[in-house]
Amino acid sequence: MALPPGMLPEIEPVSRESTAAVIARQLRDAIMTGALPPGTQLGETELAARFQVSRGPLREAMQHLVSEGLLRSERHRGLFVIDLEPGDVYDIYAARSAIERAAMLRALRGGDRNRIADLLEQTVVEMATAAGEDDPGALSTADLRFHEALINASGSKRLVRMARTLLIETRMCLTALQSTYQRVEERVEEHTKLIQALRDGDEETALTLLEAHMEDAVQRLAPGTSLTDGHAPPVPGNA
Amino acid sequence: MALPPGMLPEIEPVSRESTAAVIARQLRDAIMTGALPPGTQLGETELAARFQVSRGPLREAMQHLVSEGLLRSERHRGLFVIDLEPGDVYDIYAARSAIERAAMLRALRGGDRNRIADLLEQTVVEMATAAGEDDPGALSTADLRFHEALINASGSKRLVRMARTLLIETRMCLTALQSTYQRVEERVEEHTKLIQALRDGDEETALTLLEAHMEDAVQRLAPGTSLTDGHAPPVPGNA
DNA sequence: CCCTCTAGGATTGTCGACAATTTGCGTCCC
DNA sequence: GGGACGCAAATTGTCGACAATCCTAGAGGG
Repeated sequence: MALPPGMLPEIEPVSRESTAAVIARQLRDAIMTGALPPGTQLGETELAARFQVSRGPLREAMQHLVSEGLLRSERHRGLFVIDLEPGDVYDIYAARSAIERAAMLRALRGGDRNRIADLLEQTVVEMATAAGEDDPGALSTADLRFHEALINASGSKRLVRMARTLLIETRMCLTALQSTYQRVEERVEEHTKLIQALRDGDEETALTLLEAHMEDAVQRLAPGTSLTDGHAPPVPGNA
Repeated sequence: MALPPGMLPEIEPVSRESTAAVIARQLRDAIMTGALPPGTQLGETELAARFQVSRGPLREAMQHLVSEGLLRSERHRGLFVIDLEPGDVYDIYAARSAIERAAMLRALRGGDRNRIADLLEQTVVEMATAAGEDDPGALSTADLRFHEALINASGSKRLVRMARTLLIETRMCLTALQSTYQRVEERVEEHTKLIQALRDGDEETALTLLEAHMEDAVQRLAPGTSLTDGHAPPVPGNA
């Protein structure tokens, strides 16, 4: 109460994050960046030793990742990093298309278009920087941050929550198929045009560009399939 | 191998479901139907005693529900059933609109429209039956099953996964605000028209009807807000 | 009378050990 | 030599107890 505002800016409790959350985040990053390749088995005992914690918190972290869809659990067998098949690539981008379309619509109609556009432009700068340094990992990260920012800008708790896993899976795709990149200028250009359409409030163009952006990615990552036509993905495996 | 096919139709392992999953499902149902009203605190010790299990599996179930967004966890305080504010109603239906639009598109373009329409019609029959018996709970359940079936028909793992929580939250809304129901005939009619548009392959009509369906629900559950215009939800609380 | 500090109770967070189940390999029989 | 059986190792699933943390109620002082 007596503390003058402005001083001691950030003195959150020493451990504001639960142990399981910390572990989950670390594993998420490791999976996302490819440090833990798809199909890897994660032994509880081994990981518990590595993280210097008991199996309790570690189990919670694992279960969290399972429910997020990053790990697949086989009863009494173990936990494995999911491996993405071509059908999953299709599925991921179809779902992302749905989510980001909605987010874009809310950004377009929700006001503050310019503020949102500024935020997005920041991530494009990051992309350009990463491109200049020829750092594919940072480029992908910045790319994802663009889309994350777009979805955050929608202001929808649930869109944000649903997109989190999708973006991680997208990162896995990009990591796994780094070779199939398009020209970096083109990649930056697409996002820039998207921002411009948003700034102009041009719904038609923005949505079309977004759809094309997704379609392009699918074509690049899983050639032969398409989001727009109704052809079933090559590897069904769906429920 | 020597077993003649057709006999012993379903002899899956005695316990094919993990303990935590069973508990999670029971709690989910309880929350969905309103047996556990929003805001209720769930004590681990108490629940562990009720379910006759240790706190370990129970904790896992709880954490699962937390990550699904049905429970909110306050560190060192306890777990509480989320309470839905008007802003959440808006958010839920905005997200559902995005998901179901995508599902409808895939159902429209993915072929087998008639088979899908037949499946959906089945749930409408359930709705009519529940309406005839004047059972609001069963009516809501059938309503949700319609939308669940639509999303399942999309064949997208991720759309299904993302929709699960949304449908549960929808059920919570319907349970909490049973008084604001529209005429049951109208409610059945809306779904029937949706099926017809799907059967005809009329994308324009199907998507428009779906959007209107969502808009109607929002108007009924959270008067004064709208999905289509960009007005911020009355209670932000978003990240 | 109100504010502050302290002690108590209760709840979650964490840990180590035991039990159940599955998989792989070695052995035995055909 | 091939196949089935059984044992053993490793892994997950479960449990009870201890430690850390937080709210609440009460006493004490201003």
